[in-house]
Amino acid sequence: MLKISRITDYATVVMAYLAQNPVDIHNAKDITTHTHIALPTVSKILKLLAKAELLISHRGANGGYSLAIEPKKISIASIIKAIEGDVGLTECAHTDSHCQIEASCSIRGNWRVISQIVLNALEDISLLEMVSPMSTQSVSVDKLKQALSEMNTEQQGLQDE
Amino acid sequence: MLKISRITDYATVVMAYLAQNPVDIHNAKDITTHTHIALPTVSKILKLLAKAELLISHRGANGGYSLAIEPKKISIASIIKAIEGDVGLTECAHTDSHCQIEASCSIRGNWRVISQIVLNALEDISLLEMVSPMSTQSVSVDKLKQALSEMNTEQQGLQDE
DNA sequence: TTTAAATAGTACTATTGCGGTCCTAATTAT
DNA sequence: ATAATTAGGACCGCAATAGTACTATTTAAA
Ligand code: FES
Ligand code: FES
Repeated sequence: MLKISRITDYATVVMAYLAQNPVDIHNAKDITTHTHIALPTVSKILKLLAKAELLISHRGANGGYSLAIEPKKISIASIIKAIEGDVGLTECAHTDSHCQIEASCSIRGNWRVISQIVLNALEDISLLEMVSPMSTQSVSVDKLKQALSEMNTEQQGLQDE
Repeated sequence: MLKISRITDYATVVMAYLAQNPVDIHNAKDITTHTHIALPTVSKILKLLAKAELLISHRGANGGYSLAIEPKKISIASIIKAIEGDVGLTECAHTDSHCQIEASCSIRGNWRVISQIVLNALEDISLLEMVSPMSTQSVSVDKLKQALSEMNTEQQGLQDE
C-alpha cells in the first residue's frame, strides 16, 4: 500500500528522539524506555543506522549512540535508505529486475522517473522538521502542486513535438 | 521498501494498454494476450478498477471493459488507490491504527503530512503521461526540488516563531 | 587487572501479507 | 436456449518481514 515498513517508521521515531538531544549519547536501554519500542528491535535499528553513518556508535561501558550530523542535515530519505536499502517504487524499476512481462512493458522507464520524484520529495524533508510539528494544511502543499502541474504542461509540450 | 505492490504495477500496465484505444471495449482474454499478465490476475485487476469507477464494465457476451474517462484525467494516484485502498506511507498514519507506541509517538501527524505530499505528487501524473515516455533527466525534477526547498525554508520560519 | 556495560554481527523463528488460482452466480448478446 | 463474459468470493502457498536470541568484541571504570 505504498508504505514504509514498520521498522523504518520506528527508525524515524528513534532518530526524532535523538534529535531532541543532539549532543548526548544514548544507549539502547535508554531509548527503549523513552520510545516504548521493544529493546531487541531498537537494538537492530540502531545498528542499521550506525552502519549507514547516520549515527556514531560508542562501544564499551557508558557507550551508546549519538547523531553523526545535525538534525537539519538529515533527510527522511536517508533514514529510509538506511533501513530499507535502495528504494524504488516498483519491483521492476530496479536494475536487476526479472519481471515476467518486462518485454512487453512500456512503462518501466516512467516508473523510474516517478520514483525519483518521490525520493526527491523525501530528500527535502529534514529530521528537524520531523521533530517540530508541521502545519497540516501548510501552504507548501499547494506550492508543490503548482510546481508539479507546471512541470507537467512543460512535459506535455515535449511529448507533442 | 517504499514500494507499490506488483499488482498495482500491473494495473498501470493494463490501464496503459487500454489508454491506447480509449474507446474500444476489451475483454480480459484480449488484455492477457497483449500484456502477458496471467488471466486470473488480469481479471482480478479489472474488477478492482471497475469498482473504483476507473473502468466501465460491460457484462454478458461481447462484454469487456473500457475506460470510464479520458486518459488525461486519470491520475496515477487514482489507480494506486483503486488497487490498494487508502494510502498512507506508514502503518500508523492510518486512522484505525493501533500502534503500540502510539501514546509516546510525536511524529505521527508529520507522517500524515508527508503522505499527503507524496500523494499530491502522484495525483499530478496522468495516465496519458504514463503512455508516452517521460524524459528521464527532465528539467521537472530540478524544478520540483527547488519548489520543495523554498517550501522548507518557509516552514522553518513558521516553526521558529 | 578484573569486571561490567555496551555494541557488532549473525542466525533463527513465527507470522503476516500478498500473489496467484479457482469456483459459482449473475448478466447479456446472439 | 446457449454461449460468453463479468461479479464476487473463497482459498492456498510462498516469501518477506518483524521480532528474538545468542556470541564475540570493545571499552570504561572499579
Ligand atoms: S511491470 Fe514489470 S517491467 Fe513493467
Ligand atoms: S510509530 Fe506508530 S504512532 Fe508513531
